[in-house]
Amino acid sequence: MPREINGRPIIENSDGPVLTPCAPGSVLARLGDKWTILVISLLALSPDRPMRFSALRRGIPDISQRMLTLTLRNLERDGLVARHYYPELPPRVEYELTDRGRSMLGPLAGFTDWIRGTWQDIEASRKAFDAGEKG
Amino acid sequence: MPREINGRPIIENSDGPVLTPCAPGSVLARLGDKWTILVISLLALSPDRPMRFSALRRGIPDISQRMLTLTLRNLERDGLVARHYYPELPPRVEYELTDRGRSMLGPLAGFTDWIRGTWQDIEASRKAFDAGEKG
DNA sequence: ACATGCTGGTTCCTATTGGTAACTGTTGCA
DNA sequence: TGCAACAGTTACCAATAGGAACCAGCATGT
Repeated sequence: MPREINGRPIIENSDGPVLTPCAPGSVLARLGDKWTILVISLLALSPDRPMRFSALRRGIPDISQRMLTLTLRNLERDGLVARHYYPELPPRVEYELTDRGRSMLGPLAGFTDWIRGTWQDIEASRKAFDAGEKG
Repeated sequence: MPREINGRPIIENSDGPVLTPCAPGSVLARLGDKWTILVISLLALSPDRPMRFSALRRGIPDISQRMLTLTLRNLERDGLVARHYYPELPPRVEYELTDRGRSMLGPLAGFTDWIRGTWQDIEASRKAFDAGEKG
């Protein structure tokens, strides 16, 4: 029996441990939005050279300009992506993973591998569940 | 250079690979909501015996009845949690992780460990970023 | 001078999510 | 007769996510 979970000490009551909202949920929520994983994946594929805004857009054809901007801002805010502005003519902006961002790739891959291996089963469960709801 | 990412084949264009929304985002979005990780963590702490609805509520004091119900339904829908209904008096409902749910704990822990180790730095980055925005 | 395109960003709108509060019914207890 | 515990459901409200459309600076082509 661990003495803490999600970085918080476990408080026991008559039923067992007591948990409150915690850090992992906050990070998973950020990564779980529609585009963040794709932006990270794309930047991870270009480890040696930074990528321009327009190259990221072309790499994720369905993303809008606004959502790419917001996704990059949020990643920059968390220190996972670095933004480099070059005031040339025309101005150039490049993005790349920070050391922190790169340090995340291994653990994240371990989990996304599980998702990929289980995804077909999860989709089947969802369909079966939704079908049973109607009947 | 991998030939696929997030379970999708990579399509190259002049800039590099092209990605579209994918399964990992869908699962991360589910796990990334406010309560799901807590419910899974709590169920993982009780591996041998199922937990009742009211025990889960006591284990997560801040969650409302409605949000616990919704969270459990979504986990049941994905086949990660099993719901057992006993039509006794009063009715009893018990929840436990399925085999699929338990198979997720290892990979998920690898990632949440990274989050726990990095969380302080991420919070510091967020504060610094938000402070810089205003000035 | 003028159109066009690339750059990053903004405004406005809607759909989804998370939240509180109140209601359903049942049984056991006083 | 009234109340609490059980496991929800329903109604309604606020915040967020995501999308289309638009904006402004600067370049090139003619």
